[in-house]
Amino acid sequence: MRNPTKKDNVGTKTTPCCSKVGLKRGPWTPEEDELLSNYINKEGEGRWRTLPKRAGLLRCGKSCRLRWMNYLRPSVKRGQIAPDEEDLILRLHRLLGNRWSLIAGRIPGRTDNEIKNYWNTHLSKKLISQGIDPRTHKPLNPQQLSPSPPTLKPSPSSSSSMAKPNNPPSPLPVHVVNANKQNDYYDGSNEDHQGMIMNNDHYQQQQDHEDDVFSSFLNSLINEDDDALVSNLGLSQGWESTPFDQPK
DNA sequence: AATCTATCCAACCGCCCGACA
DNA sequence: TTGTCGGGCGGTTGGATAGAT
Repeated sequence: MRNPTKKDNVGTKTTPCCSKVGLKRGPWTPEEDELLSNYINKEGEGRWRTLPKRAGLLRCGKSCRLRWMNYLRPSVKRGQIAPDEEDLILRLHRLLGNRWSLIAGRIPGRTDNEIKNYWNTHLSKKLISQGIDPRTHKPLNPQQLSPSPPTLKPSPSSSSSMAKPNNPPSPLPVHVVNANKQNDYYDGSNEDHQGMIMNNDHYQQQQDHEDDVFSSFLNSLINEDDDALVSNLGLSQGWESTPFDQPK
């Protein structure tokens, strides 16, 4: 879990949305789904906190947003995770750690919640059974040589250190590294980056540049071993735009 | 058939962050 | 500078279901 911060000690602010008084919880009914879908199709997404009232729902805004994002949104893909998708999740997780929304942003039609669940119920166990630490993607037993499991198939990018489970991840753009401070994927092994101090004047330029670099990097990661993956995942169109490029 | 156990995943929770007044 | 709001994130929970005994 996240380390406590000073702000955490101030106390939890309770917003109207979070108030549980008189609000329904638990599984959504088809009627509620229809109300929410109809409203969003008509009025669009946003202003989640006041949306339930406007849509005639006795739900909190967060619940509505979650239901829409993870289930009702037309672009959400249902059904089993394909082997190609699984392979992509593994590779992205090796790079990004538990940044589920970033990973989901790279897998069209899949939500962060779905990927997170799939990871926790399938992939982490799979890696453990292969003797790989699901958090670090390194062998659980350092003495043990990684038997190059099928899901971590060495790709042409094996030329990069990233594809070698025994090696630390390749340096990532600084802001990505910093973003990972919140979880412990980079558990102190990136002290060089964490200790980096950047001149403010240069920071924005550098960050813009790094967004491009990182985006290209992820794209190359995904495109590296077979075009089929790209086409199977339907990534050929609009694939160049990244979670960083798109307004949230 | 009944009970127990394991697994899955939708939903919730608490928190953080950026924008804005 | 400070407080509030809206949106989003990752971690966790708990009900439903499947499989085992």
